[in-house]
Amino acid sequence: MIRDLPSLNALRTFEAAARLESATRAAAELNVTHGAVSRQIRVLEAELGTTLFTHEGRGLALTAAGRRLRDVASSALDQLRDGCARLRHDIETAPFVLGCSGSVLARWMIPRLERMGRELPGVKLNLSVIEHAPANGMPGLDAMLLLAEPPWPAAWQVHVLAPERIAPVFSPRHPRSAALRKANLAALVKEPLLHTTSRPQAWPAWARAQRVAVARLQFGQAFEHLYYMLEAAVAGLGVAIAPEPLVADDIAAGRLLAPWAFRATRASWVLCAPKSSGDPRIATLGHWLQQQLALP
Amino acid sequence: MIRDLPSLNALRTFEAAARLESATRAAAELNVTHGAVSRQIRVLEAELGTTLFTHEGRGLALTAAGRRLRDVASSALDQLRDGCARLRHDIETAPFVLGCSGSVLARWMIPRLERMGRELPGVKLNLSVIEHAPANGMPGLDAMLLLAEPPWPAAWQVHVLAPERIAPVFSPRHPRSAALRKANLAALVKEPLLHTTSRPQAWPAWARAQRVAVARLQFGQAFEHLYYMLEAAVAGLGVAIAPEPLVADDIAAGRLLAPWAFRATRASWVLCAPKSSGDPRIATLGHWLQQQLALP
DNA sequence: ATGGACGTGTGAGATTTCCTGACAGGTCGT
DNA sequence: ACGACCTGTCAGGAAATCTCACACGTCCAT
Repeated sequence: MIRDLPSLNALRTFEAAARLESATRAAAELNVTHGAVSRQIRVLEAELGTTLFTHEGRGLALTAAGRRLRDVASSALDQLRDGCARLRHDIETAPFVLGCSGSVLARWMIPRLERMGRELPGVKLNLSVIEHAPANGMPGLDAMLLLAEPPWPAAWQVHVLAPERIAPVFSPRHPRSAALRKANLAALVKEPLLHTTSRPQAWPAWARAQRVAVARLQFGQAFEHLYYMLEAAVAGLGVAIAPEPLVADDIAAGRLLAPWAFRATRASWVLCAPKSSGDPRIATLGHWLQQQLALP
Repeated sequence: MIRDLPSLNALRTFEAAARLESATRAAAELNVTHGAVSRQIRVLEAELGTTLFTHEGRGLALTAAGRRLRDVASSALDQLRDGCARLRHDIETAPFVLGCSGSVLARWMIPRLERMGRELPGVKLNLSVIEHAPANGMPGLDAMLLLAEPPWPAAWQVHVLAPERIAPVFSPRHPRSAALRKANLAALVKEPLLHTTSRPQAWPAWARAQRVAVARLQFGQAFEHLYYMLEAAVAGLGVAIAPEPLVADDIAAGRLLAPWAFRATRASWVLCAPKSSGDPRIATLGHWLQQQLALP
């Protein structure tokens, strides 16, 4: 099925010249010189083996063949212009739906939304809370920001943004904060530890990595989400363990203390999207998130 | 009204790649390498700010945006292909309608039609007899081959092919041919001269130019057309006066004698067409006719 | 009628675009 | 695991395209 088209650039030039009935005005519209227009029309005439314009006084006039070609070309090019404009518009204005947990949303994304709007003006972000990553597909989502361990589902394209780093945190208002601030890590075994039902392995895994006796850990209040646990920690109700970015602002403001170093876990902050997506904003967003997560 | 289109070459490349779902096959169709296809698709993606293809195994798969663009592009390009093919076909197969007098047709065009078909294979010639040039417009004609004097109508584009050259001719079968063959021009005043009703001035004008006494010319048989007059001359019925190309074959074959030199008149062989035509075959045909008329 | 404004056609040279040809890397089937 | 197959990418060169300048014809005002 080999059918050939004339030079499309020549055709576009011709369409403008035919519509404006002037090589000079067509040149202005196409941001070229009139010589280029004249030449392109010559090319098209040679390809079709006919004359498209005749001279009418000091201007141009279409021949019969020229009129026919103009009708065909203007219709097709208008269709193309319209379709491309529509597509462009949709691409530019379509919001990017990012899913993340409520805790990440409230404690990390929301404080950074204003800066993001400034630094990524092209991306209209819609945020959607996803507490549990869907098994397959991402209904209504363009991407998800997750804390997760490999392996990743094969259907995802995963951008690893930063390793997860966690540490115990507590409030200056904590009854034993003065003592804890200078205490050895081992002192934590005496504290009732705030924890979440969604990640029961957080404390034990951390303790193992820090050579703290896992068996002697005492669990205190449990929360459904990290967000509530951290609110409890800020309120001085106990020692929590949390990813650094979610508590960095509180530490900087003095609402939380973290006397022990943050340590990497096996999990990472990842931005994941369906493999078939191909949305270029994923890379843009991933790059920006990576920068933000790397800040002190 | 400035609306911009993406690169049309990139769009054509994309359309082929989307239709064939393969950069390699698109490259084969477009007679380029797959690298060129890949690059053009990249250009288009950059212009639209989106991804059009994703990788599907070792092949390509369209994204949602790609599918939309394919629908738009294939429809528009198909329309363009169809319109251009139709136009091309009409241009190539449209016969060129040439008008000329019956005399020129019978004594000059018809003997040359075979050679013309060989030397101008692209031109399908239709011949139409026009005894009197129409005042304005050329109904049903693409051009006319005429013997005519300036000035030309302003609405015509006129290609002057050759000056008209005429001379008296007679047959070897003419009763006084032996005497005429060696006679002085002045001897013609004694002959009853064959002439046409359509150009009664032919003999007087020629005689004036040759310093022969016009008043003493004797007119013999009159014919409606040059063609019949020349047939009469060939039959030995008298002395006719004729344009060189129309009798050259007869002279070469010995059917007519022309002992006196051919002289230019004020008329010319011209190919004329409407000024608005712009048909490139006019120039082709004019060139060929000019060559043929210049032959000995 | 004459000069100037306007519009188009054409040429040589410069510039941009485009293609090629080779290589790298990933996927599929055996 | 290997080869066949497909795509992405790069540097360099070929080709298309543009620009600039000038020539020429038309229209208008003086």
